[in-house]
Amino acid sequence: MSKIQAIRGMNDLLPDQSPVWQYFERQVRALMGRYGYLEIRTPILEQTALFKRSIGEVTDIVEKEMYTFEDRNGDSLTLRPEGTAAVVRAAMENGLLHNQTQRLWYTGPMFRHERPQKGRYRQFHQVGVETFGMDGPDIDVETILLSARLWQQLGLMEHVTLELNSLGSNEARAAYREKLVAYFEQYADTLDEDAKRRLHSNPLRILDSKNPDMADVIAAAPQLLDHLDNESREHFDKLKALLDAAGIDYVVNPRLVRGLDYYNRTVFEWTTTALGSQGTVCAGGRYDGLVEQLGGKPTTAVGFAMGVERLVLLLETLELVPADVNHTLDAYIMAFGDAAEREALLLGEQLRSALPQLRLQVHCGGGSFKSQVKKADKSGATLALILGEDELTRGSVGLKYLRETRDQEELDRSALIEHLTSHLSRIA
RNA sequence: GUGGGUGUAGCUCAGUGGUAGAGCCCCGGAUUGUGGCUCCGGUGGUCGUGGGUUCGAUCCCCAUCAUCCACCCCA
Repeated sequence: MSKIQAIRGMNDLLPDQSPVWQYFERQVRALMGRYGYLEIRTPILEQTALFKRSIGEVTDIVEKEMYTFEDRNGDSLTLRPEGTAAVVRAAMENGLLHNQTQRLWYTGPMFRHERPQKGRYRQFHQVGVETFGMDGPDIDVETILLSARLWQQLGLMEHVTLELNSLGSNEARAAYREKLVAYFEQYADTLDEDAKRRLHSNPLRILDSKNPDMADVIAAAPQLLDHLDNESREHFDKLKALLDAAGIDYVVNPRLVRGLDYYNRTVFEWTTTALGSQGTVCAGGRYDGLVEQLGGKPTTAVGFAMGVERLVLLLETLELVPADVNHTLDAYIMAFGDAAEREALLLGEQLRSALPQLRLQVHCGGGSFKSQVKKADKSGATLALILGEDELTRGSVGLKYLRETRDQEELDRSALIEHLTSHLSRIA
C-alpha cells in the first residue's frame, strides 16, 4: 500500500517551528491593535468568479494557479489565492463600506498552484491590511508606517528596502499602455517569447524582465511615471513628502508593477536580498476601483499583504528569533509507583488551579527514576517535583533544582504553593 | 509550466554490482530513588516507488513520485 503523504507544496508546521510563528503572530496582533485595525476573517473558499473579476482574467494567478473545483451542487469554487478580494466581498456584503471608513487586517492560508521552492509554497500564509474609504496619501503612508514598525519590532528594518511606484489612474495607465505597446512593437524582433506573449495581455510586466538581451530596449522605453495624470502625480508627490517627514527611506522603482490587475496609483514592495529569489516580503498598494468593479459603490482602498513563511524564514536566516520564544516549563512532576502517579496527576491540577501562571507538566508513562529525571531535564523545567513512596508516606514533595547548584529539598505539601510562587518570581 | 541537483535509520550523512554503516536521537546499564559529562550495550532500514539490464542491483539504465535550487510568477 502506498504511503499517504501531504499534498505537494503544503507543509506541516511542526512543534519545533510553532514558537517562531506564534512569536510573529503575537507581534502582528499587538501591532494591529496599536493602530486601531480590526481583524476580519473570511472563508477559505469563495466563488471562482470573485477572483476572476478582481485579480483579472489574464493574470498568471487566475490563468494557471488557482485551486478551482466544482462542489456537489456544480458550483465553481476556488481556494482563495490572496486575501484582498475576499475582504472586499465580505466588507461589501456586510455593509462595512456604507458611508464609513474601515481599517481591517486578516491572516490565514492562501493557495496557489505554483512550483514550490524556497519561500514559495502552494499553501502559504499571509498577513494583510485593507483600508477603505480614505483617498488621501495619508492612509497610504499609514499602512507603510505600520509595516515599517513591524520590521522595527522584529529587528528587520536594516534588512529590508521599500520600493515605491505610482501606476496613476486607470485612464492614464491605459494611455501609457498603448504608448508602451507601440514602442515595443517597434522592437518586436528583440523581444523574447515571454515578452511577446505579454505584449497585448500585460505589457507593463515586460518592464520587469530580467532578460539581459532586452535590457537596452527596456531602459529606453517610455516611463510610466512620466505619464501620470495630474491628480496621481500630486498624490505621489505628497506621499513621498510624508514618507520623508516620517524618516522612512525608499527607492522609487519605475518598473514596479503589481501582478494583480486591481491596483492604481500607489504600489509598494518591501524586499530583502537575504532570501534568494523570493525577495518580496510584503507588497501592496492602492486599489480604488475594486469595490466598484465588484458591484459596490465607488470606494477608495489601500492595503498590503506580507508572506508569513518568508518573514519567518528571514527571521531565522538572520538569527533574529529571540531565544525565549521557546515556551518551556517551570516545573515537572516525577512520580514513582502507582499511588504516587495518581497523586501526581491530582497535585498537578491543584497547582494549576492555585497558580495560573505556572507552566507544569506531570510525568506520564512510568519509567525508572533515572529516566524521569532525564525527561524532567529535557523538558526545560527549572524545577522537578518528586513524588515517590517515601514522600507519599510523609505527605511531602521532593524539590530538585535543575538549573542551579542548590541542594535538593523536601517540603511539606502544605508549603508547596507558597514555595512555587517565590520560585516563579525568582526565576522570571 | 521549464531547467538542474538530491532521495540510504527519527535527524545529518558515508558507502559498495555480491541485499548496508557512522554521528546525533531514543532505550538500557555502569550509579538498588537522581539529569547535564564520560564509558559500555541495545532498538531501529521493503537503501523513495515501479520497471529494465545482470547469475545477482541500494549502486547501472528508464520511468514515476517527492524534495531542494533557479527560471517564470508572486507574499
